[in-house]
Order: sequence, then structure tokens, then C-alpha cells
Amino acid sequence: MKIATWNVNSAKARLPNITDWLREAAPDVVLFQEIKCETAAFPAAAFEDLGYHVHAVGQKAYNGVAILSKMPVTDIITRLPGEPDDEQARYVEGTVEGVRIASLYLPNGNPVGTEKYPYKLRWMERLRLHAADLLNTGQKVVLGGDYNVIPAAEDVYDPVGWREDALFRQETRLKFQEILALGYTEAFRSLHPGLVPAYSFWDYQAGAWPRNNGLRIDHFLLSPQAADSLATCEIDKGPRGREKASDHTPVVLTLA
DNA sequence: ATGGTTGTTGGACAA
Repeated sequence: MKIATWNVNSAKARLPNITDWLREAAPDVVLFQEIKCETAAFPAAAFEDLGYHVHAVGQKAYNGVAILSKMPVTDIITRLPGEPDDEQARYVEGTVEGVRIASLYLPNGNPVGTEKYPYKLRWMERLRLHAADLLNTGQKVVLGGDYNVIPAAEDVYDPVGWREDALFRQETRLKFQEILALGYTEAFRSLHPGLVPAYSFWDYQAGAWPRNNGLRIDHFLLSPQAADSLATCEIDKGPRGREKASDHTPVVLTLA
């Protein structure tokens, strides 16, 4: 099973860029973040034409996630448990051929010092609790998405300059490690220790892409059962270099 | 050089 995660930074503005890549990469399951539209406005037909079942969870203007799958998706949930009043569209999860798969868009958290950062940390704690529940089911679990977390200094072009950023400060990294400590494997780094730089995001500003000033913030976390069947995990830089590119590029994993 | 980009939206916010 080939699974991709991609923060597309608007599904509608990116549609030709996305469909071109889906045709060539042909993933079985695709996890989108930042679709940036309401559920009803998501361009589902363009993906259905490529053979996908489409399950989008959107809101006006911001956020929004989706799962596309060539196989049927069952038992879908559309919110991360823990804060019933949180209406931000950042989580969708379902089962594909016995694998529990989530598309998540973890809050950015900047600027630190505003309400945005405690919201990020609360969201990470909710994810930790839910990830623990998922582990207890004993099934294969794949949690993919834009985590807005730089796991280590080797995953950012300027670790000193980013030291106090919400994506990299120690409190953020420790919370991420707490989730891993439950028993999850971060797929890319587990297969490619020491492969640097390996980025999944480059800002639109200041020539970040041509200078390769990037961040690795899009990740797959795998339960032990899923990690046992992990075959490959790669970052596909192709779409980032094309017309009308998202600032993120896809990360692709295969389970044997 | 007091900037630089993009999307949603229709001024300002988010990233």
C-alpha cells in the first residue's frame, strides 16, 4: 500500500499541480492538509475521476484535511477527540484494508506568546492521548500529516535562527518525542538515519527553495504493527519545483 | 535596499 501525505496549501489553487502528481505517483491513499475550503467546495470530482474515494473535512478559508483512497474507507472520524468546542478542521481518520490512517494538520503555534502556542501544545497532548488509544487496538496505525514540528536540528537549515520558533523550540520537540515514546516510529528518519538535508517545506519568501533553506515538518508516525511492514519512505521534491507549487512537497511511504 | 510570497478574501490574517 502506497500512502502519501501532502500539505497542498489550497486544493483549488493547486488542482492541476496536484492531479499531475497523482497521475504519475499513483498513490493508493493520499492525505491532504490545508485544503483551505469548505467541505462542499472541495474539488472532489477531479479526484474521483482519478479513481479515488474522497473524504474531505473543510472549513472556510483556513485549514482543512482530506483522505483520498482507491480502496473504500470505513469508520471515519472528523475531529481529534479531547476538545469538543474546537471547530478547526485539522483531523480526519479512517480504515483502509485494515490499516487505521489519519490525515492531521497540527497547529503552527506561532507567534509563541499568543494563544496560538498553548493551543498547539494542547492539540499535541490530545494527539498523544488518541495515539495511545489507537496503539491499544493492536492494528496497523499510520498517522500522516503536517506536524509543524522540526524533530531535530538536522531537519532545519538554520537551527540557531529557529531555536525559539514554535516549530522547533524544545517544548515542542519534547512533546513530539512523548508521542514517539508511546511506541511510534517516525518513518522517514527510521529508514534514512543521517540523510541530511531532507526537507519537506520551503518558504515562498527570500529564495528559500533555490537556496534549499527548508524544514522537515511533514511526517508519518507508525504503530509497531505498521512499522513492521514499512518498506520505503521518500520525499518527492518534484511538485515543489513546478508552476503554482505548494510550499510543501509530498512524503510517500509504502507498506509491504 | 527597513524588503521578501502566497491564498483567501475583499482588509487582514495565516503560514
